[in-house]
Amino acid sequence: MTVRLVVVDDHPVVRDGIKGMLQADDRVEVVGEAGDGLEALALVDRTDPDLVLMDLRMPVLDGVGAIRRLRSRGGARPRILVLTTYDTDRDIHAAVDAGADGYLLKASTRAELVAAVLQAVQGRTVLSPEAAQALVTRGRVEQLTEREVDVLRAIAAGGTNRQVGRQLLVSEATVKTHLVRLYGKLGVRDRAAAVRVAYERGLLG
Amino acid sequence: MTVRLVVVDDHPVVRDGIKGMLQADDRVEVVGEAGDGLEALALVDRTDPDLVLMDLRMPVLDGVGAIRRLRSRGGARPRILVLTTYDTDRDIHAAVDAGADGYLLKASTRAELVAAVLQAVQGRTVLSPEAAQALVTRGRVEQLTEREVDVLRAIAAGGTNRQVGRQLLVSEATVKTHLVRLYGKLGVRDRAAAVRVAYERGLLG
DNA sequence: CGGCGGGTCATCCGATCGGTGGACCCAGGT
DNA sequence: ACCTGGGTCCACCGATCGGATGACCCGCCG
Repeated sequence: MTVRLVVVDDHPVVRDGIKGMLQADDRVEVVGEAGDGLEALALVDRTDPDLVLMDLRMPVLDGVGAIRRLRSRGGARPRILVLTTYDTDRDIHAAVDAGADGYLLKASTRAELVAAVLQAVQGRTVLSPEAAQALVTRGRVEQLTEREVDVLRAIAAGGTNRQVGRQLLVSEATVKTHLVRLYGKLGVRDRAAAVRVAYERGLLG
Repeated sequence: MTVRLVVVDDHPVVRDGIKGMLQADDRVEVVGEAGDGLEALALVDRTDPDLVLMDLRMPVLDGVGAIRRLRSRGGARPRILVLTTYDTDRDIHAAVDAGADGYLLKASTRAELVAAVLQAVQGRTVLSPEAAQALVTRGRVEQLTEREVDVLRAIAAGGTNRQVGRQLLVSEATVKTHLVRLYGKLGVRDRAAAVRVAYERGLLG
């Protein structure tokens, strides 16, 4: 059940960095790399990967163009995650319009990268603008606060908001506040996904 | 962050079996074993483990007695999980009364065993009567069907029932049916807890 | 001192969930 | 031939969730 993916970026250094981060996790396997959009298309044909990590600015055929070409095909389509340097990059929107399943900042940590890949493969759009924003504004912004982890843990144990509130000695309203905040940080929209992301990132178990 | 534990059972074969299952996981380390309650007490003194896996029927000093003696001490107390053959064993209740943190069936799978150990160390009481019941009623009753796993995975990815239905090409009603069933099997009442249990047992990630 | 982040609480509302009770079909085992 | 288990589907309902918004308090930092 390893995720087979290809890395597309015109900078070998970046490709190596990404590969290094991913290869350390045995749930992910890098099965190829390409230096521009056209190479990417051929590579996808050849390797039939589960997912493509694609840079936007590339010679010959840029990311958006490559994504469009990949999407316009029939047959099995790999998931596509865009690699960007800044989330202010407005090409991102064009990429998402073209059919990307989400985007990643090159400054992502290994754990974030792996989590994003795993999520994308399961059909989730990863790294919402807010989450990416949080990653950029970094410091430890994407880190959950102690209280948020408390809430998350209690939710994972199957408590309703009300029960969690009683357990943590706060009101249900407070629990909900913590939840919406941690949803934003984790890039999810519901408790089940939050629990999953928490496990993927090692925040719990 | 490995869990240091000792195995207490009067049958060397059982001890070996347990050890074998646990040693395969690098989050767990078996730091000692004992053949009866008194040996166990000395062993705990010597090794200061995080957790004790304790059989009940043993010569010299039985499990309940040993648990009682362990609990009546000051200082750092290891977690204690009782090992039983049947969950109908009524000594279980005495053991829990004496201070055990949960109990395990010797028929547990490796994944269940590891999950239980990890949970217990985190302060959770593991294997509720219902869960154990499910394990005993076995056959493969506690096993999720392929379809249920599909649903669970999609739910973990953050999908609503409707979205999951679309993804799996079935109706929302079907998704709900699978959910209620897998809730029953996992001993939970909502999707968030289901995702957690799935991770704890290694069904997902 | 003023701002900011973390924690707390509240209200409103539509969307979704979980529970219940059936129902049908098909494959495999008895 | 019968039955069981897995998969699929339906309807109805109260409970709960998630989203949006606004507010107060406290401690830390510049």
